[in-house]
Amino acid sequence: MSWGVMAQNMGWGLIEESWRKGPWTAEEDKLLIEYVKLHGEGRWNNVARLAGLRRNGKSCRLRWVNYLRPDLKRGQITPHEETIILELHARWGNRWSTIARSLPGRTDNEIKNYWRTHFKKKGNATSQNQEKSQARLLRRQQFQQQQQQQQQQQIDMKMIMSLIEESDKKLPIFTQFKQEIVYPGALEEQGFPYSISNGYEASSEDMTLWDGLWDLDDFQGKSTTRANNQHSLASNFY
DNA sequence: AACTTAATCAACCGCGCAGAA
DNA sequence: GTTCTGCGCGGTTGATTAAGT
Repeated sequence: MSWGVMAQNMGWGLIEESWRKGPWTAEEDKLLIEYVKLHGEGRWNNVARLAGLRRNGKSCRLRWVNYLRPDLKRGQITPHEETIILELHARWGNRWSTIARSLPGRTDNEIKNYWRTHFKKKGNATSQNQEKSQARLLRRQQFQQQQQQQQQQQIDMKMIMSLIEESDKKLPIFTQFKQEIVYPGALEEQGFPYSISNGYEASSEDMTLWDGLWDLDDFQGKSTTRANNQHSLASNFY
């Protein structure tokens, strides 16, 4: 491979030694700033020779444009800037340098990175959120079903216990209850509140509570919250 | 506390364009 | 018209940090 070809492969400018790569040091930054102060922006291939940097022109320009320029605005993208980015991207697509011109102090690289990490993800997030909410609904239904079963069992057990207690005094009812186990409907005929054992239906208040709760976490290993609320729900019922 | 995963951002790379020789 | 050089742009990579398990 010739030196010319090699130089092309390595970036701009002729190669003197091997170009340095990777993160810039404070010393290199200082040299580059000094160079720009003296010679202005441009002629980046001269930087290595004139500033004593072992960086190619391309790398120097990038460092200056994206990091060292004094007019750069530091800090997070503001909501206003975010709106502009969204609008301009909708209009121009991935023309980051064009978008950057409308945002003083922001670089194309910065905007590009911001968009990729925020908006590109948000595009997918719509379907992801749908999947999440579906899964959440399913989990809630399953949980409520389980709750209903448990509570029904508890109610039935209470009923059985009270009936057994009653049976000592009112033997005929207990006998009839025993019949109910074999012949459903017998108790209902006696005006017994059978419907209560058909299952617990959560009140709208409970539903609100659960909605909030299920939005709070995604039911991922937060058993403490679940256990506490399970307890409070049970308390509400009794 | 250790490990894994996700998010962020600086820097690199390849390509293409414009102007000069 | 062709080649070379300087430069800018957009895509991608890799290191670091934060958050979660």
